[in-house]
Amino acid sequence: MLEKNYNPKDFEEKIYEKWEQSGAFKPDMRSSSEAFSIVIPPPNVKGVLHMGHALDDTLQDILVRYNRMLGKKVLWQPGTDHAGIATQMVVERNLAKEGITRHDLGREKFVETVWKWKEQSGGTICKQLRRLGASCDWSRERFTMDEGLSRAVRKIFVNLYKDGLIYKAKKLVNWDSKFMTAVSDLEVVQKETVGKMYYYKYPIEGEDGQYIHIATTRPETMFGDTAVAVSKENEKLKHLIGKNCVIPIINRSIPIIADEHADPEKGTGAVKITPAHDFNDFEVGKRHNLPMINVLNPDATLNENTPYPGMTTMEARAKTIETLTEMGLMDKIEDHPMVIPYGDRSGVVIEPLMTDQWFVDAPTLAKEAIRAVEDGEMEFVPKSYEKTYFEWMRNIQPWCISRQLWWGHQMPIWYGPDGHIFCEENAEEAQAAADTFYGRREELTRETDVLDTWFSSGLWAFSTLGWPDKTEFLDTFYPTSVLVTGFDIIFFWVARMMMMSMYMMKRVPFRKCYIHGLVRDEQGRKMSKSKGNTVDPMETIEKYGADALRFFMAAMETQGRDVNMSENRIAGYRNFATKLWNAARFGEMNECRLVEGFNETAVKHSVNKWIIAKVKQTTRELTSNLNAFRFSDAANDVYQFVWGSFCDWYIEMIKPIFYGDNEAEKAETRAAFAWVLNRILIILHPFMPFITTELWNESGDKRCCELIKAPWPLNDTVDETALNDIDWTIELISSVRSLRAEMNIPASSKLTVLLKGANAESIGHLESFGNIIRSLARLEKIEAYDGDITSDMAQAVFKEAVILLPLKGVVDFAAERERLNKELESLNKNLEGYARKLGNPSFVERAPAAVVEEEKRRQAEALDNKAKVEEALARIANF
RNA sequence: GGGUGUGUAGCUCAGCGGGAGAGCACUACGUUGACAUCGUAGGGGUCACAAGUUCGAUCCUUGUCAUACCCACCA
Repeated sequence: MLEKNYNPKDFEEKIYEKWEQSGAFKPDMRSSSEAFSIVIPPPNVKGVLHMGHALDDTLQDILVRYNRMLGKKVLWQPGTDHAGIATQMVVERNLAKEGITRHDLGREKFVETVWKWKEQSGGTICKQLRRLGASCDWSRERFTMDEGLSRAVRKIFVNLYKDGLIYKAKKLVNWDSKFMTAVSDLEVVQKETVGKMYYYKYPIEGEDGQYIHIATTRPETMFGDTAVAVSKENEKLKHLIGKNCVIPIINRSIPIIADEHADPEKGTGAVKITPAHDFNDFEVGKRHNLPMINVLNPDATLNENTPYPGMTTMEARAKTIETLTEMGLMDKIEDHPMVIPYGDRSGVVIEPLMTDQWFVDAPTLAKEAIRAVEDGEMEFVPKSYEKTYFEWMRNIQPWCISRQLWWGHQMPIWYGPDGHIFCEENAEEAQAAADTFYGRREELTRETDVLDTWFSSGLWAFSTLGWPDKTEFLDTFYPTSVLVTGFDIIFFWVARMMMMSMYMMKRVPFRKCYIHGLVRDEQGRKMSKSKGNTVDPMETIEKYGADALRFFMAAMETQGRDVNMSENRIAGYRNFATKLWNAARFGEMNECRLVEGFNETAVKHSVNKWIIAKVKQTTRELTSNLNAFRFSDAANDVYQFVWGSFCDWYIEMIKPIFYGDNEAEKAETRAAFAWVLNRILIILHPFMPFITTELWNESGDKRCCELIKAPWPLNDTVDETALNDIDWTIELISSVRSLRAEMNIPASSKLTVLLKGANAESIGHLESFGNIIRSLARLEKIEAYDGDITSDMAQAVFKEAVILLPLKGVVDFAAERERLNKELESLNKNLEGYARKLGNPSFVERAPAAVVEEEKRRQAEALDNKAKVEEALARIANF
């Protein structure tokens, strides 16, 4: 027996445990059916589930469960990411509470601490995914730093290196002075700020009283200047080209050079060149072979090359300005809106810094990654994201992959005493290579840098399946079927996976890439901890159940649009689950049980025929929507059917059968009800796996895991006639109800209704469905009528006929008149439209015949109705 | 500066070259034995604006305005 109330907390967790224990999420490797696979975008191992995951993983779970029911061999590969900087940051912060830095511990101890900490608290998010209902094969859970994946990282690194696609270079890189590491371009966020523009002047060498005026936002970098550039086109300043000027304070002489980088329109037209601290200046420096002088320490304080070693940039800036002012060299200081780069994790200003770093030759790898999308080997859904992808891939820069961190994959690079590089998969092989190279045993030292987190994530699609080993899973499930992820990591992850996979596997990592938006708050603002507008999915699940949250995500997911959180709406979907729960209870109370051998195509009663046709129609639409990743349409298909058709109409319509005494009809209806409910459980299961399973178990002592692989109904044929019959009845009932309400007739009073002018078909319907109509429209009697329309009858036009409602006693003629006039008004408005259209010769000539016919039919119908309404008005004119 | 979205009911949003939709909110009424986490009925929109294409535009094109995001750069 089902509980009186739907209470998801009673069963959701229990059901999940059973699923997992039974191995229901594991693919059946013996089966010969088609494979379907998804790799989960690995959440940070330290992370907790947020609404973004809830959306992403719900969509994946829907696809996974749906495909499992289609009979495919399905793998949803789970796992977590070591998230280099983010994790190291958290652990360092914890250590800081005890007053310890990572340097106190040393590298080895620190990494050990992170591992320990990962073991302790790393499982949270996976538990939460289970709570959401994610049907991952947890027996295959992977971690980007586990042994197998680390081996994959080393192997592909060595391959890339030996192919010349990974190289070391001294370049200007984005330097994060908090973590003291290089970061990639993508990890830098630009923020608008109002800063200052400082105008001052450098004396021209050998020409007393002559100056060159420059403007800069960063005066403290002047100690690293190695030139001042002026445009050749600059009429006012070009005479200075070739002369030297002197950097004040340090009195170093630098050349004034000609370079197009100096825009005569900007600043003073002369620009100081600091190649070691500015990306543009770096390029200028290369063009002119200028020296590069680094003026910063790794922690972004000034170094020995400046007069202010140890000062922060801000302190040094103030000091520099003060000194320049004292020297009489300052021109002016202006407010200046500017964009400043910050580290997206650290939040500190990113300094361009000259350092030795390792790079992946992304421009080369991008070629195949671009081609694969151009050739349709991988498709974006929605397709428009292709553009974003191409745009970025075609302008891609070398990818800086080295990080001066401790938590991550240490690069498989060893240096000989002379600095020679040996890149091998492990120390032994490196040593062997060195032995051969030097002809004697030399001590090697390993590169201390680790790899960018996204390097190992880039391998995720094949490393998790066992690569570099040749495994059955790799054979079966690679390339994966679809990747589901947010647009925010197209560059970080999707692009890198494409490059790495095309390079190593020569095949795409996934055939499709479904991109969804962000989950925002109710007002459409981005959720963030600092704004305090985050909603914890676990709390939502606690309150409304996982099924309600999942259904919400599916129903709100329309392609190319963000999802706005709405607690109201989630409550609404909880109500939907309640509705279904109660419908199932109704079935239970009326002894509706699945009947073995029940042939749904052989039912006799129109209402049963109708609901069966309806559920088949719904299934067909739902299937096509799921195949096209139209999640909201798919969700609405089931929602509309369950609430709008099954509960609102079918259940109400079969009540007279259940409370009547036709046993044959009763038996058929019980079986049909059970069959349809069963069908609902199947098609709703991908969206609401918990309640469907709970009801499935109740409705026939099924085993818990059977529903997971219940065959998805395909190839249904829909009985259109059955649809039409009951649709007629529904319309009639609605019209009567409407008429009653408009005439202010109390619901409790049972009336007689007459149908005048009904054709044979309608009269047939009246006979067949009289019971249902009386029951649902609260009537004593409804019958065809041939007599006159008298003044005490309220009337409403219904198709070819008129519904007559004889009102005994006081008739509210004012209300009646008002209602009829309203109807007349609307008819006249429509008629005007039809007349205008049909009166237009080019419409009749050029519009498709079917459209014209339809227009004529509507016109005729409206005219007919108008006549009826006018008659009615005339009849009551004198009352 | 380059690019991509979005402007439809009070709110959040579907839809789409031929009769304006859903959920929530709102109003009225609550009759039956699944459900008040409910039922029935109802009100409410120049589909941002302008021009164009078309027999016909909420839908296609162009422009304008508003708004959101992405990329690049700003001495």
